[in-house]
Amino acid sequence: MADIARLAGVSVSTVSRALAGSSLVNEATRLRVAELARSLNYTINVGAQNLRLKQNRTIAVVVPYDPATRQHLSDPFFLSLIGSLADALTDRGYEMLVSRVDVNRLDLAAQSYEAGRAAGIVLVGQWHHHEQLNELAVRGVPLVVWGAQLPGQAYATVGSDNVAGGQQMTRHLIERGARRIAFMGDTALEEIGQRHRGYLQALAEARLQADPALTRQVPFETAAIEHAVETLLADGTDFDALFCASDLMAMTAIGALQRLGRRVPQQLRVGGYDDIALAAHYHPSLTTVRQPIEAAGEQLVAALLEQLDGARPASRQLLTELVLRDSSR
Amino acid sequence: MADIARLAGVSVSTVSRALAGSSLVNEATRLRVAELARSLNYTINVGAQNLRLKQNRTIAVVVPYDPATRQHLSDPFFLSLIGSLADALTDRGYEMLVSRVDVNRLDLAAQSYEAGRAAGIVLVGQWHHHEQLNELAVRGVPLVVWGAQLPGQAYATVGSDNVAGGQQMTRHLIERGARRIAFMGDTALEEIGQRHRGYLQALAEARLQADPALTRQVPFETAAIEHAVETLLADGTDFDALFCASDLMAMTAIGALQRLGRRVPQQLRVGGYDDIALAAHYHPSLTTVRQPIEAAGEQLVAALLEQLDGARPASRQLLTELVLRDSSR
DNA sequence: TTGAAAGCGCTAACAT
DNA sequence: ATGTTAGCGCTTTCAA
Repeated sequence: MADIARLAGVSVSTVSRALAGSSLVNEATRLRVAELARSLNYTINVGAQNLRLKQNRTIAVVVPYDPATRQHLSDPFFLSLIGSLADALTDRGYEMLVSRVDVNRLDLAAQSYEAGRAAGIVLVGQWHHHEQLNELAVRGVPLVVWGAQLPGQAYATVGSDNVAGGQQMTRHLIERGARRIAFMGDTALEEIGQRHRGYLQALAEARLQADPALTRQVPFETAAIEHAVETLLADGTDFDALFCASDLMAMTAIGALQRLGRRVPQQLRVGGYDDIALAAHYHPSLTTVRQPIEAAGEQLVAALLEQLDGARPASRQLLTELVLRDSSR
Repeated sequence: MADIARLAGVSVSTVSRALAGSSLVNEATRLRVAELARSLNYTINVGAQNLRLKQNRTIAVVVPYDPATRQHLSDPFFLSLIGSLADALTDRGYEMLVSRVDVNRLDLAAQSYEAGRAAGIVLVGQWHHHEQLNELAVRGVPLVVWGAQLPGQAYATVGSDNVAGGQQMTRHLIERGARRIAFMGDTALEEIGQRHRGYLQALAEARLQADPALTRQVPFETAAIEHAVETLLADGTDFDALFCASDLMAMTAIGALQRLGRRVPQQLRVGGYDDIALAAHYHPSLTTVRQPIEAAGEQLVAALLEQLDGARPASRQLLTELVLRDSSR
């Protein structure tokens, strides 16, 4: 900026004003400065600008990861969510800082905020850490979490309506003639718990008995899913449909079922959750509950920016949509 | 920092030194300052620190996107690559700034570098923009690109050995008895072009005639892939195997083939490229060429950091591995 | 071992 | 319409 000032024969303040498009500066000088800036390939030093303005147009997107399972960023749904956040933030002129943080040290998620690196935090995935997140929010960290809405929650969440989603899928399977629907997923995770609640509600509506043996606690791990399928078949549990807590889980389960000689959907209807890109191209194509991922990114960003504008954290739920495909035909 | 100084009864310089672990500071003061910092939940303002030190521990990861097709960040391979970069950068104490940029304005990719936001750039995907990238490199922008190595290239690339990969898959299909192997992909993209070259080499090795009608120029778009499959079947082209330039393409193609009544692999063997997570769980599970994605992130980061240390840009190729699964059985 | 002071690149009163 | 000056939070000479 000093260089430009010298070359343009004005002071740095004028350059600053010219570049900022201030009306206080003569049109001719403005053009001269702009031209010079362009030819010198000048771009403003955002760090210095932020320092001075105490402003910040960077949002930290934090991905919790479990060091025990070494389960890194890999679920296509979360990966796509990051893509969608990148789009939403870019559109609004924000930059996106991505980091991963140990789920057991979620308080570290706030670091980039407290260090002045980021204006706010988007946490991709709630896990079991409701309490820790509440603490962050109480500390005043601008925070939005992708996940389920919980009672007594001081932070904002954006998530799909998991109860409704669980209900939609279960109703659909019942409509298709299923009477004994197995549910697979880790219900200790709030989002999954809510989907399970929807499942139970739909069963009750249809006056179907909910058999606890049909609910299988299964984490998001290939081996565990395959093992759960084997057990389900081996222990002689009677079931005619399977509702999996995510598409990835459903695809893995279908793979295992087919390897064990079961045909989907002829012998067994299967439903997933998420509607990841591949769900449509899987074979059989996967009936699933769509979580609107583009909207997810936008709403997460919108909810956060509202907080930055001083609004109280407000959660939002996105509508889910049942997507009918072959796996439940 | 001023607060800590006041509370500790020392100057800010001493606090700065204490926090930086300078040996110039009394052990007792150091501990007192550290304790105070912890209790105040203090974290250093990285922006100010960077400004002062003219250092920078942020790397910009830039994702080119095509505004025409509105094809955003969606291929699982690239998404996973971002995950892997996040891991590699975090491990080395760097932060990751993610942005997308119009493929037609790749020069903008350098902005975060020139604005002092980032110490260097990782570009995820080379597209057709060899020339533009060279310009950036010549301008002195520390830059690493995921893609193919090209003659006369001033920037560093990290990529898998696409020729070898194409060869591995083609040899394998030939070994399995295929004689007329169709190739599907956009060979104008350098990486795909090299895979195609490997394909041709393997055919030549086996003294098989390469029929141009078997090479189909198909972009990475669902509709185009499905259309290509339909055409391939409809125009009576004789082929007994299909090699797709990516797993996503292979899965989409298999879906289309099955919908049109062809059985994979019984009537037609299919191979993919990438080995995305889902390839193992697809049905039939997908024979593919693995691009080692964890290594990819690490090597991209390593190649970039070398440049930051003053080394000349050096490209690297990663070994591919043929992964045998059911789709080619 | 510590403190005072200058300056990283920028913006915004305040003065002209 | 422009320039002067102070200061954002930090590090580092230089002096004590």
